Amino acid sequence: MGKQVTEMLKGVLEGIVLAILSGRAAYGYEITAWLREQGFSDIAEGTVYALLVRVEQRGFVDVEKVPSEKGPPRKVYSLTALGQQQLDEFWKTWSFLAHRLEQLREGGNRP
Amino acid sequence: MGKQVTEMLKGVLEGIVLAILSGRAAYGYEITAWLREQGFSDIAEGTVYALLVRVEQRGFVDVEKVPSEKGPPRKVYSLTALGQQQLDEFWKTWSFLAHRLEQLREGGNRP
DNA sequence: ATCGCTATTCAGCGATACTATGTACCGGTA
DNA sequence: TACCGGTACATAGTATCGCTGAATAGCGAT
Repeated sequence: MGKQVTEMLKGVLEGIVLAILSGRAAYGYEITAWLREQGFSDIAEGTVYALLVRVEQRGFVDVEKVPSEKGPPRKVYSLTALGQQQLDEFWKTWSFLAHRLEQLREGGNRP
Repeated sequence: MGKQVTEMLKGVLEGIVLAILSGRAAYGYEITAWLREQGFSDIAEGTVYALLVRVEQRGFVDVEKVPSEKGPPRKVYSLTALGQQQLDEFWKTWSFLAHRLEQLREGGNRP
């Protein structure tokens, strides 16, 4: 996918995952697979799991262990109220950035 | 400004600076001041200077020392052809990301 | 029993931005 | 003269985040 996306994902991937979880609960493997389908072609598995650990520690998600038919038990994550709040913050920050970038692209008010 | 923006700027700030320089040449202090006016309220000076060194080393910008009326000489940066190419790549990557995020925000096709 | 798919975990690395300074040049004022 | 504030650049150390690469483990099918 290229290093450029990798760097740009920093701070954004967390928001993406929270947004996914605001739709419905999901587990790591599932999230990774979906992201790949969406064009984030080579997001490393380890990345998503590490991210989920981080957001869990911050209280943005709850975890429930659910036995799987095929393989080890899944850790199903769901968004907490705090997580929803964080997601709202994320969208605000994203909007700010996206708006600035859009202006810049259109050549508007450069120095 | 908050840590969230800080993380989101990773990989984006370089593109922003290149975009600024595609408008016209500029020097570090000036760029920092302009960014702050634009709402990136607490971008550290050191950050911009370090970034400019990086993009110079990669050949994205040329430098010219220009004496200043008030203070030490300015290092005026201008975009090279390679830098323009990098900027184009940046916009492509940004568009991809922005599009995905927009879909996600609208609740479209979640897993 | 071995392969392949599912599913999670972890140590070490690289890139980027921030913090917190330090250096240096200039004009104005006491 | 001596000092201060604004201009301008530089850098060492820190933190965060995502990637690499590998390990662990359960299950069904060949």
